[in-house]
Amino acid sequence: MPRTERQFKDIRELKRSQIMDSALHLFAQKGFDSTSINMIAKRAGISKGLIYNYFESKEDLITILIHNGFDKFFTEFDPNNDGVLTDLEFEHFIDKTFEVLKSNLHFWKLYFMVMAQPQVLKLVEKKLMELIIPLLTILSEYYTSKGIENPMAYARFFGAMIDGVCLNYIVDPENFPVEEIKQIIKNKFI
Amino acid sequence: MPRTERQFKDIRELKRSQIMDSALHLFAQKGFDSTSINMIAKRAGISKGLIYNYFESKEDLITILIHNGFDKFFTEFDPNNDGVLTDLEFEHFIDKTFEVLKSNLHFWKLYFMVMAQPQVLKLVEKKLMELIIPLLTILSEYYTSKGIENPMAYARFFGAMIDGVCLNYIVDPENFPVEEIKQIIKNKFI
Amino acid sequence: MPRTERQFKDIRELKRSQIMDSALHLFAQKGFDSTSINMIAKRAGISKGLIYNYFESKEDLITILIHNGFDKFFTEFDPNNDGVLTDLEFEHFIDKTFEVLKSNLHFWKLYFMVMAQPQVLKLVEKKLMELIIPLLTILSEYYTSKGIENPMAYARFFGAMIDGVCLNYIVDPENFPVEEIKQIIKNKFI
Amino acid sequence: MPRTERQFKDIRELKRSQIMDSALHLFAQKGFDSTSINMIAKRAGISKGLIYNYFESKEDLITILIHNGFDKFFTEFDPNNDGVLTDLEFEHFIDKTFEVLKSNLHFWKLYFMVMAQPQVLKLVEKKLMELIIPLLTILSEYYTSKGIENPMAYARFFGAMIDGVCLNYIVDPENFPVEEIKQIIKNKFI
DNA sequence: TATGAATGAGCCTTCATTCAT
DNA sequence: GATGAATGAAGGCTCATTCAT
Repeated sequence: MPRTERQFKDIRELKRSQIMDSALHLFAQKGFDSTSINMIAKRAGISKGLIYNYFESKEDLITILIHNGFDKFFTEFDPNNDGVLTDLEFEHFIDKTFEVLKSNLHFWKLYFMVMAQPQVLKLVEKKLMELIIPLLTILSEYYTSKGIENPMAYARFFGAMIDGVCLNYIVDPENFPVEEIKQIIKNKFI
Repeated sequence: MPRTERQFKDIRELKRSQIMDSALHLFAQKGFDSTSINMIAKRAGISKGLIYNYFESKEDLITILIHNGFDKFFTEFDPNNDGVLTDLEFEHFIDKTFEVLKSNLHFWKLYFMVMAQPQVLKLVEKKLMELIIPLLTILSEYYTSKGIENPMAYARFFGAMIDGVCLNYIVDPENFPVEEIKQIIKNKFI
Repeated sequence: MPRTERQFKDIRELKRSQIMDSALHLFAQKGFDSTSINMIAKRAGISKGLIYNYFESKEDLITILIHNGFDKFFTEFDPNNDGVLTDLEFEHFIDKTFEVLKSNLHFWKLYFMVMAQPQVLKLVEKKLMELIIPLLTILSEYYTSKGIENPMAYARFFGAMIDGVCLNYIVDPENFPVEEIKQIIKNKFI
Repeated sequence: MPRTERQFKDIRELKRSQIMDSALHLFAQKGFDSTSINMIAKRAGISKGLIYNYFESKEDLITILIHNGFDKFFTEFDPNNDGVLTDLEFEHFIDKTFEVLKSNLHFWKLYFMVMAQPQVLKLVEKKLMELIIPLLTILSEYYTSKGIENPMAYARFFGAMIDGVCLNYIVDPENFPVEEIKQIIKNKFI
């Protein structure tokens, strides 16, 4: 009996996600250029050629990987965007950030790889902006509501700081005192 | 008659620094793997082969570049390390950091490339640790003197935050409100 | 639909042996260093890159070529190794040696190239010893059975003499009186 | 006071022989292609460029090296070539051969490298023939005088055998029983 | 859909040789 | 005579991508 269309779709999606898992892992571990298509295929348990059945190119693959990660990340923060962050929502936002950081180490490695590699950054710059700007806007509004004079600078500063903490955590997750730092942030920024 | 020793030395120093300039620029602009030895040579106005007269390998070249940058950077912060940072010294430290950041954009791009590329990070990890640990120690002592409970976490947080600010500045120097953020940092952390 | 496993195996075996033929020919004709991978590929009618699909490196290629030749050669001399060479077996051994020499000129050129090139010798020294020692042992036993006083020296001498004859034949196969010399050897050594 | 012409000549000859020593040593140890002009210069304690003041090219250098060795070798065997080798002279010839072999290991390594490397052999083939033919002639005459039927085959065989013994000695001088073998040769061939 | 053989551009590196000084 | 900086061709090797099956 031939497979149903549904089954085909399931297989395709399974393969696709196997490839993406493999690629995410390897890119994060070894970097973009040092990871070959062959390695990704091997780790995914498929053949080299098949990857091109699911992705157009290596660049396409990393681009989709990053877009994907962004979407997952920002979806989590979909506050009922009625108006302005409350303090409670803000605290929740911070908690969530650290949660996501710890459970998606690979993706965050990729993210910083991207920020630091002009060649790769170009591929996702646009998307990154699309996502970050609303976030900065929300933060900025939060600070406005707190009566702060230069709310956008505050927002960008907050974002940068989070970046820095994530980066340091990623480079040395064993020793970076991430819990204490979360507390410090809460005390200082809420 | 051969050139005098002095002449040889001058030539070597000039060429070496031309190569390093060229390499720093290109690595920062395009990343490590995407910069070829050939491009470095062309930009330095010399032949490919000559680079190997001055550096053992491409890895050697970037390693030296980074060590160099580290040394330059940390030399600037040689406070009369008699004991503990005063508030004034701390403020000066922050000013200096931003000053150095703005005038060595290329190096700092390189620095974050390094942090984010496992393959390159390995080359300079040891040196990086050697330099960062004393810095963290000084910061930690500063926070101890302020009566803060968890000074090392504070120190690491401060370091991470600076990293994040630098990273954001580097990615988009035109629009990042670096001056305002410096003020925010001073207000919040001194 | 991918090729069957059988088809892949056939392709691989064919190509592999094409490459080895080409390499053997060229190494024997021009020497190891003077033969480029590109030349081997061209002569085999394939692309440079493909060679690395079959051999890890140029050194790997020559190593396998030599091991291969050794194995073929020594397999031919698998006398029913019950005990000691009879005179008849010894004569047969000599005949065989010359037969093999004449029909595998390329391999023997390679063999002497190896003996004379430290850099290549290192690659196959171990294997060479493994094969030669049993041969010398058999010869030594033969001479012992003949009541000769210093049988191992005799064995090594015999081996060396054969080497010399082969070497001279290889350098100038047209003019070297190999048949007459075979007779001389039989008269003198059996 | 400027150097006299004689002094200049002495310096030139000294340098030249330093270069040749260095080259002989390295070629014998590492092979022709694996020895760079730079290594030769370093070992000779001079600069790379100076070598080209004494030799036209790397090929020229090895050619001269080999011609030189040949000349030295064959000069030693200058028997008062009045007519035919006596048995005593033949024994002396054998002794001399082994003596020369043991005291000029480097040269003999070079010699076999040459025999085995077509690319290098071409450079010295002509000279080699010029020297070997008279030697073979003398040997041939010796065997003629002994009433042997096929004296030239005998002569070539003897030459080949000596080659083989030398080759084996060179590859493993520690363990090759060269003295015993000399005796075997004397017993068998005089 | 799936395979892996095949290509070829491009990379890092070496090195004989030249040449200004 | 002497130096070593400089060149550039050539080599080994990798790898994204294509394609016949």
